Amino acid sequence: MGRAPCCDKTKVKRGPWSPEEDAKLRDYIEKYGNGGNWISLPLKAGLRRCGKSCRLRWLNYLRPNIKHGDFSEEEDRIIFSLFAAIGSRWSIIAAHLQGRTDNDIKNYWNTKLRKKIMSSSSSSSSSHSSAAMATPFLNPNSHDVKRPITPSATIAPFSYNPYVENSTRSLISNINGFEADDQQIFPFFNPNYPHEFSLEDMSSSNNNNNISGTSGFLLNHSMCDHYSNHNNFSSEVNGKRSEIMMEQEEMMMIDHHIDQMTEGYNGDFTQGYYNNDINGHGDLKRMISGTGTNSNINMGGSGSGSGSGTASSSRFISNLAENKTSSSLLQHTCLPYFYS
DNA sequence: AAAAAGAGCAACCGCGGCATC
DNA sequence: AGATGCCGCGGTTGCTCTTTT
Repeated sequence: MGRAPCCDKTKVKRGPWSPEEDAKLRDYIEKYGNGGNWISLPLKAGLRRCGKSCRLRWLNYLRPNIKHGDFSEEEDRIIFSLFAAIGSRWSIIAAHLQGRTDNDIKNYWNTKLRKKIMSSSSSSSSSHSSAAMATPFLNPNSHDVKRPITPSATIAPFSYNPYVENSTRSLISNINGFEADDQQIFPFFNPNYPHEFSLEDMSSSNNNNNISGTSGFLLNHSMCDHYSNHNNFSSEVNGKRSEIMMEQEEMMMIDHHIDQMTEGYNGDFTQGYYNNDINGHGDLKRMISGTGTNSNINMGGSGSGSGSGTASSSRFISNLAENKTSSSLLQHTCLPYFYS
């Protein structure tokens, strides 16, 4: 047999909550919590409400530290980037914004942010502003979706990476009709680019978003920067330089993956190889970054504007990735996550 | 000034996943 | 193992306030 019915909907009050009801609910939960059962709570709290209604009221309005009011530019960017990466998973998006509820974000997106982006995109269709870059996710007919096509002579099949081969298109296509060629999505995995990330020491320089190095591969993790600037990743091997422009959707997928991949890791990988792990508090995310900041993901090589990272960090990352090279870490560990 | 339209947002609805019986 | 109920989530509704005509 199952449990008792939730409530008799004909006997509960519906509609807006009164201050008195709010006070009752708040007082009860602050004293006793919800007891792990919202259904039985209203009776105990002396409320003629459905348990679901109580839960909603508490979570969306009465809960401590709820933030109401205007969203900041930074919050806009976070919402937008996560929406583009994972869609309307409002609860997940809310988890990235302290004090905001899923309902709040959902309403904000539906009433303001979407319009804001749409209106901006129509006035700057060719720029890389955040608004313009939003277009592909909002307008399936957009012609801005695809990156400039890489010269075909340099493109090799992704036969070494079944995930890219089989799943990229379907994944991307799920984002509001976005269509793209596999080879246009992750060109930085193209073996014909000089990006066979070695584990050698290297010198590097870092100018804001334009990150360059030799043999290394570093993704700037600051979405804020991604939106306001071109994402220009370059690598130099044997004096030959290749620059790759990363589209926003690529960055967001990687960004999202890193968050997912590192969730719950609590320092098992602290080996003292990394600035931020020296004290034994590193997590996988920081370990991957190997830079002492969370804003950079160092997937190989070394050197960044953060001034840390060493060749050994690359080796260690590689060891963690089951002895794959650092580029393989991204290929075989990050990508499958998205394509599963 | 009043009516209509639009915007904002709290609350409700219904579904899927999971837990319980 | 199957039935039932709870929880959490995303989508939708409808009320209220604001803006436009």
